[in-house]
Amino acid sequence: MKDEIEIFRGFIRKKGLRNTPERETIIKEIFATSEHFDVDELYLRLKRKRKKISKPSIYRLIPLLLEAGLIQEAYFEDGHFHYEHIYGDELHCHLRCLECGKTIEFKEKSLKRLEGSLAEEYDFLIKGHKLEVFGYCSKCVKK
Amino acid sequence: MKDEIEIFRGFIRKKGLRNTPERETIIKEIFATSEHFDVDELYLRLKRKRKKISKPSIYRLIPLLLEAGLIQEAYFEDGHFHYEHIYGDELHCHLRCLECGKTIEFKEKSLKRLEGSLAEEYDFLIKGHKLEVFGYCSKCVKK
DNA sequence: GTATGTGCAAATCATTTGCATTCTC
DNA sequence: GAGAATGCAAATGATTTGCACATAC
Repeated sequence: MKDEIEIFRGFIRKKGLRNTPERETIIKEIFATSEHFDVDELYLRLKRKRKKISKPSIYRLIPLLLEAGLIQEAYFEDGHFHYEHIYGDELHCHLRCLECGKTIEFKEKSLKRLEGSLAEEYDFLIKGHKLEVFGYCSKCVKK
Repeated sequence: MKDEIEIFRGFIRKKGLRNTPERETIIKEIFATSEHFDVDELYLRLKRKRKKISKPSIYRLIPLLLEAGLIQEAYFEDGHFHYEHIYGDELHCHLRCLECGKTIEFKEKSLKRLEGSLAEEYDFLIKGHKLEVFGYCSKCVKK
């Protein structure tokens, strides 16, 4: 948990921006669980803990966390994004049920190789990837 | 172009819904180019051609086209989804520049195999996948 | 000290919905 | 003829913005 804060501090310094207790509070809360989160839910979690953080502050922080590589968009559902934090290099891929929303995370190491060949073929500096596989889980197929 | 309409008619019939000239007009316009599209842009394209189609009709059609497997969400940008149509089984993957938005499509056949192994491992009926790789194109790296 | 960040309330914008009317099957 | 689909206008809900105040560097 220390790590993410340190990474963020370094990121902020490099960008010439300023860190604030609000931002650190939000980041700590994001990394307090390993769950996915969305803005509203994160806001409520903070509220429950009597932290006085406004939603705009969360919305303003998210692009920074994305850019710093600390979180990524996991999927879009119910009209808004759901995010997840990234542990080092380990990007998750998601398998989701279109019916019940059940989500399974898996790793796919072959995508690293794919990134390498895309970088070369198209002359891109690759920063990451997002793979979503969707279908119906066994329970929902039975219905 | 005939094909997509035929597929849609079959889909509608199977679901016990009704087809309408409005729906066919929208579908024809979607498939009139090979470009990505978003709702607003599609609406304007139709308007330019003096087709009297309302936005809600487009919004109401999209879930059906997704379910029928005729289009898929390509990426989310500027606050809304961008869609693309699918030719048969050929799902595209996207390589996008985070700076200028330049998008390159590519195919990755290994994902079919991955779908198979996920289906088995997690007992899912797989309907598709979406892979987005992002980074910076050479032009934007130079800046 | 200055420019950045915060919280609030108001604005924005994509999407959805209620409803009367029209149309498909 | 019954149930769906359409268009319109209004509602919704996530996100953004303007602004006055607070605060990090």
